[in-house]
Amino acid sequence: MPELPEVETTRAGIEPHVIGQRVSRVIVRNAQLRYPVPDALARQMSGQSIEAVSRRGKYLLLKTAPGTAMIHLGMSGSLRMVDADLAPEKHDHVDIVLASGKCLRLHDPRRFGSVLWEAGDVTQHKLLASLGPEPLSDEFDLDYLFRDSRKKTQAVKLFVMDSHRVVGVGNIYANEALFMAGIRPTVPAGKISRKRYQVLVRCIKQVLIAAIEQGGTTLKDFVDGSGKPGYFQQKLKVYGRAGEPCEACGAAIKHIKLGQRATYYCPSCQS
DNA sequence: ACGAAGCCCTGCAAGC
DNA sequence: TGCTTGCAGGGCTTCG
Repeated sequence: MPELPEVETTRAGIEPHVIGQRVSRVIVRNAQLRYPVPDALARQMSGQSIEAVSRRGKYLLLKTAPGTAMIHLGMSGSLRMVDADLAPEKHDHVDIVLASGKCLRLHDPRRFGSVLWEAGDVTQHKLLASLGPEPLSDEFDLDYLFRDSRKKTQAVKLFVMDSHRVVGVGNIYANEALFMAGIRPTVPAGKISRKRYQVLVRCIKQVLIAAIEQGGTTLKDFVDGSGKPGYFQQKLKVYGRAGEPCEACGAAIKHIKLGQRATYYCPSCQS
């Protein structure tokens, strides 16, 4: 599932192909994604030039003069640049066709993703306005996270995965960052010392930066912006490794559910 | 106001 | 072999 590094990789991958390009038309084959794809997308985006490709959390933002397309890949979505005349396959729900003859094609088997249109200030869109800071920004630091954590009984893993606190820390990287920080995912957020939060903040940033640098990780659904499969998994130390020996100490990696989500940790290294 | 649970969806894997 | 069942999961919504 695309996490922040995959979305960033996609953004960087498509950017050179779409910047300054005129949208000749938008084809919506299946509007039934997480939210219905609004008619305004095709109506208002057609004929416009794409001025910028940015990202807020896991939302990709394609800016044009009359508004901004907001694309979320959900957990099985991918965006590829393909020739506009390439026959669409199953689950290819939306094409943003460019005057260059290429098109930006959204593929999303599970349809947890979304394509929305915001005519006004996109940062004020309901889905973006209340998001927490970017994890790689200076705003996301020790003081911010520590202050927010006091008296919280919520498990620290769920605490850092809440996008209203900080965006972009998805399940895989939450597991990995907590392993790196030596913190057990189940510990109440309010019980963790300032010193340990210092380590955690650093680990979250480090894990995300490393993943972005290697071109994003991926599961089998992910295809990067230029159409090449991403690589993945070899670097994960706990996620998906239930029962396998911990790289650091050899203890068997544990697998539990936390907030309905698969959670992995080393019972010896993480406390 | 907060925390926990529910829900959306398809593909794949495991179990019978 | 062919069914059924369970699981994966981001993140908004609803419930308690």
